[in-house]
Amino acid sequence: MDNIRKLPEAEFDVMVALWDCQVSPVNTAYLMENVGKHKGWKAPTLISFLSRLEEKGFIHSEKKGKERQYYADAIKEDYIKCVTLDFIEKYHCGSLVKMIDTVCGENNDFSDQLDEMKKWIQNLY
Amino acid sequence: MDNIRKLPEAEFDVMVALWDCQVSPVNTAYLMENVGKHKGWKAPTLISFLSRLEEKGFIHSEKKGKERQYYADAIKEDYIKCVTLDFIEKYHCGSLVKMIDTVCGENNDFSDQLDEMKKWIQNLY
DNA sequence: AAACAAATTAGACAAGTGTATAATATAAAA
DNA sequence: TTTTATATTATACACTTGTCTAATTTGTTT
Repeated sequence: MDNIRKLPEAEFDVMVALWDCQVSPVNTAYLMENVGKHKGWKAPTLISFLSRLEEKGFIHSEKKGKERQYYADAIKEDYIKCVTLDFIEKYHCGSLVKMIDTVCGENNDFSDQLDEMKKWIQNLY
Repeated sequence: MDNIRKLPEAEFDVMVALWDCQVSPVNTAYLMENVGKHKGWKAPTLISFLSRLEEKGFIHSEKKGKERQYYADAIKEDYIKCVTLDFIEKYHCGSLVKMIDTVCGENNDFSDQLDEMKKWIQNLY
């Protein structure tokens, strides 16, 4: 349940695009529109990432006419959770508080999120 | 202040060893003892990582007799902070609460850290 | 059925990362 | 001062990741 392989940057970006569109399946054109272009990729570059994702078992695809349609198999929440657990383990000895403390120092971009956190915590009991 | 290059796994492990020993400088033998062995590296492997760290400006070294001595230049806290900020941005849209929420679900390894967090927050006001 | 156009596949390549072998320095011992 | 150990350097190599060009497939028009 946590032996998910950590994806390289570009493949992760493709997954995000697949996860965040509410449609399924989607074709290459759609993905070019939603990530490829912003990243400045040529179509074969995108397709190359998609193939690798398929090899790794994160997605599967079907040929439909001259196009190919892609389906996300991995679940976003699961993946993000795994990656986050690993991160906390690796960089903060498994301690959430250590991690939060690290980014919430003085004059920090996160001071304004403290209130929100307080509420979140109180909402738990 | 946040353009620190993210280190590959192995180089990071070496940095941790350098950071966590309270002595400076240290030699290869010491580092073999403290990381190399656990990782199953041969000495040249370790030295290879050290060279790369030096190229990247994370450390510097001096030849002393037939040995070489290594000094950490990068600061652990700075590095960890940068990496953590990047992480929260990339995987949690920059939201600490999203991040916490992700790992603090039901039956989770972090439920026992919630009390600690509560205290931590209250300590801030 | 031939030609065209759009999409995909095959293959390639450079840079980065993990890892090691063989060669070379150099201090210490004989 | 030769020899012996030991540490370091120089290389090298396989895999991964980011990217692409050229070739091929396939649906659509003539």
